[in-house]
Amino acid sequence: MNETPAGRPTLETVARAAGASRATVSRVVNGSTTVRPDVAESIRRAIAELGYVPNPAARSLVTQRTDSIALILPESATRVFSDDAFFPGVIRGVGEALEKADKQLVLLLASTKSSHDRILRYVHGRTVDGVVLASMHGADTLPEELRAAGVPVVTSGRPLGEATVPYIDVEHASGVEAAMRHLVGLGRRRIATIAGPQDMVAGRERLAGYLNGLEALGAAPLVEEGDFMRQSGMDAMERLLARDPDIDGVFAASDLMADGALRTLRRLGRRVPDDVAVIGFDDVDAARFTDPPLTTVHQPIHEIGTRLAEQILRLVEGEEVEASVVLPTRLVIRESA
Amino acid sequence: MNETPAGRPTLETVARAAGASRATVSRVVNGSTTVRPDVAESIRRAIAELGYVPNPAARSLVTQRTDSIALILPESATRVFSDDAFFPGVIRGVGEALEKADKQLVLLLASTKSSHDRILRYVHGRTVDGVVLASMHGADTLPEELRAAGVPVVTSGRPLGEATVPYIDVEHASGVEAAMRHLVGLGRRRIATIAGPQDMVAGRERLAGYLNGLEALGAAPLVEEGDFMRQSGMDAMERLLARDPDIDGVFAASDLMADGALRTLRRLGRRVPDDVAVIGFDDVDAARFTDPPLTTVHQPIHEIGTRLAEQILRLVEGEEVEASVVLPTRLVIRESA
DNA sequence: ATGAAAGCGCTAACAG
DNA sequence: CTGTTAGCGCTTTCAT
Repeated sequence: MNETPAGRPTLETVARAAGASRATVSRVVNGSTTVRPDVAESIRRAIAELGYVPNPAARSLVTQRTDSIALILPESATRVFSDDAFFPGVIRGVGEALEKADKQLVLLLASTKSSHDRILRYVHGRTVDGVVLASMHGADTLPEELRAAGVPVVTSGRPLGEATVPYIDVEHASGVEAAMRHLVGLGRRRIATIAGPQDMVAGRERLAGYLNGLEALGAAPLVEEGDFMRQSGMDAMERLLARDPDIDGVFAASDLMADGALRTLRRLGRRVPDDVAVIGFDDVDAARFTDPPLTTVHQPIHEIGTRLAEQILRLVEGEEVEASVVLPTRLVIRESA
Repeated sequence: MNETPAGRPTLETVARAAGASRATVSRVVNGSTTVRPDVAESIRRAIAELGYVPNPAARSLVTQRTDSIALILPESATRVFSDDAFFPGVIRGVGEALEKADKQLVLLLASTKSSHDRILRYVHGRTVDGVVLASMHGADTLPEELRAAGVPVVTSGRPLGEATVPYIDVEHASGVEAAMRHLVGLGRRRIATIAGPQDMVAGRERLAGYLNGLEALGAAPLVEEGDFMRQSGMDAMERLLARDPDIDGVFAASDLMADGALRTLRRLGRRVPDDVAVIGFDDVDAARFTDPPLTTVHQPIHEIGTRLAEQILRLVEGEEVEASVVLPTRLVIRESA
């Protein structure tokens, strides 16, 4: 007969096996309560026996939902990826939270220029219900374009310029200010900073925190810029010392750069913290293992991820969300300061 | 009239605007060459003006393809995630390669037991064309289940037990053997190892390499196990020294554990490499920054990713692939040995 | 409580 | 080279 057993079972297959209609099977699959218990039961049995799994494409076509959320990591994010625990941490946080909501995480790596367009197409195609953007660089036009596309979006880190989309960020400046107060309280008077890239909000705000903190001292700022990675911290520290050999305190805008600074200081014969006290930012795992262990400003990386997920899920449901959520940071004091 | 301007434009909208049929528009969208140039041109214009983007769900429904590939990171993988550069590196490699092929990367984090089922459903639903599995633990039944589900799959790391799916791996044992030869060549005679978890192939094979290398020496093995993370390396080194204070060489199965060993050795007054030579495995970024810089066995993490992508793309196209690809490792000599 | 029927947006024969 | 016609597998009124 026409009993093609080939292919994966569809609603129709199940319906026939259970002696019901497609509609009723669909109701059972989607947990409708308006199905007679015994009928539902036999349908469930048929589903199990046939190993039926709904076809998400067919479902999306009619529901206009995909139950998946994109996490976009643009440009530099992927560069930093390899030696930084920030993005992995965010990914975990977002992933776990989405999993609880039974949503899928779709990772879009925006490494090249061309991928920018691909992403836009992808999002436009409504392959995802919403977007979490790890926006980093000021020049990034993606947040705007996504908003214009009418896709729910929330970004990690306040966008540079005016924030037109909701975001999750941490209290960069006040965390740094706490670090500065700590240094000053330690009696440090010649405090330099290794700043992050100034086209990223994190870089700017941490520098602002340093400058604010310095005001209390009435001292001149001493700034060298790095790229958040270790090597740049080593180099910046060397330039700093060349500019002023009497530096007795350093705030580095990332733990990796702080670790780099520690190395340069040691190499140039400075003892930490006796000669120079050092404080970092991030509180990544590696900070506990520097020599000496790094005093640092802790930021709740995992929570950033869960909050991002929470917000985007709300937005996708059409609910309102706060324009911004700013999570606290706190100073973790270890032996380097 | 019935000119509802609402909603996103569909093929039909474009067809009407360009005075053609849906089929022809579809041809243009999909780059068919059998369309008269001027017609194609006007269709393209209409597409641009209307901002038409194909609906992937509708397309998948008929083509049975989704043009996306899942990368599954099971259990421990996500745990290690935070302080290890391996998975981020693989993700980047896979992501970049897929991007070139215009495929999407869907990241599935299998953190909990329940997610195992979710993943199976997801894959069964054919939301992805193929799966790249970062299989790690011996007990993992996922490779089998996926194969049984008839989904193209390739794993990162040879599965424990018999390999039923194609995999990409590196030459663990021979890399370690090179490390052992180096140690022996340095005159080391009391060589211990900090092994990785023995329910992972990487852990086992690196231990096998150590044992092989030791044979040349005719010496008794000295083994403590860690979990690839830094803290476990610190602890294992301490146990090792307690068992034999005369150890003069150490092979650690990961750079992170090697770094841990370095710290314990320093704390206990051993000079590296004068008293004890240390070699790690992985060649992560951090290995260049340990004190002293770590001699280590390099594995091409990024290439593992690109190879994985390459293989799964082949499989999805229905082509044959080698049952296994094993990439070379090489010893990178730095000051710790 | 259940079924019939329509249709989501697209591709793929098949004619012409 | 182009249009017509059939669905892909599912949800969802609307009847019954």
